[in-house]
Amino acid sequence: MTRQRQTILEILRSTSSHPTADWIHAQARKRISNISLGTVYRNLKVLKEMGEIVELDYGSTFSRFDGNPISHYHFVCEECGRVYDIDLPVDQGLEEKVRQRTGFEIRSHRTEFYGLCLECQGRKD
Amino acid sequence: MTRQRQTILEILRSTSSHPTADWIHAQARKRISNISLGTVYRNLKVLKEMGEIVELDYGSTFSRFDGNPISHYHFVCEECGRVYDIDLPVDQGLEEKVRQRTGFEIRSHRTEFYGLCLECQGRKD
DNA sequence: GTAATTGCAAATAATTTGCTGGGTG
DNA sequence: CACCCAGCAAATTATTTGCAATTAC
Repeated sequence: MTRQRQTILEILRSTSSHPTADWIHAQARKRISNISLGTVYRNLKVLKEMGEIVELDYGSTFSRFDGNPISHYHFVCEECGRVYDIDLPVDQGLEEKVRQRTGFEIRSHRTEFYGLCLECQGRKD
Repeated sequence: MTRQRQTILEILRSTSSHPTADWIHAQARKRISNISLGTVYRNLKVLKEMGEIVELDYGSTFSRFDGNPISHYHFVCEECGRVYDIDLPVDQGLEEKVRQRTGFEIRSHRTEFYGLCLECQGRKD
């Protein structure tokens, strides 16, 4: 656990904004001025494999990262691209239903909602 | 509606394998030998905007495309990368719950399951 | 006839990787 | 001291785009 890895994890733990690798890199530079983007990507991959963070790889051309590894729903605004957490209990029974129906071994599932967030509704595009 | 667009749509309608742009391009070449990959991408984008097809942009570094635009669940095998359709009714009530909870305008939602498909379980990796 | 669309090749954008030197336990 | 990991820059991969010629209606 290097200083770089620790810093990246702290940044992700302290925000609920589901940031991009670039944004994380910019924040990390405030603390370690010469940290490289490659290092950010490498550590995001390691932290993901450790189960400490989750990669959100949908809804745009780039990934966002979530410092909360506990399963929860997400909402993606189709206007501004922001990702919000949805505070509703996740239906865990679904996985068992899919297992019974398919015989597949289900390790996880996730649900994303798409639409317009409050701010973007206000802008009436 | 050009011959190229028609061909791409037919290819997608006639398979349930959720192919990649590359695979679609290879198939299309069998019918239109000089069709370009750029044309495939351009038409996939148009067909998606028309609501004829759906882009599955998660679970790997590249997109897959689904010729069935009716909302249904997907399963992504973490071993072989294949995407399967899941024959279970989609919970449409969820969108209303999220709308009530957040005030967001919900246009759609989707759910993906991750794990091991039957073939990959058999291989006991 | 006119606007949309094609093929081709070059450009882009995000992410990954090779290398070499430095830090960690 | 053995190995993992950092920084840097170049490479890779999927996708997008500019342009001149062609096709659709």
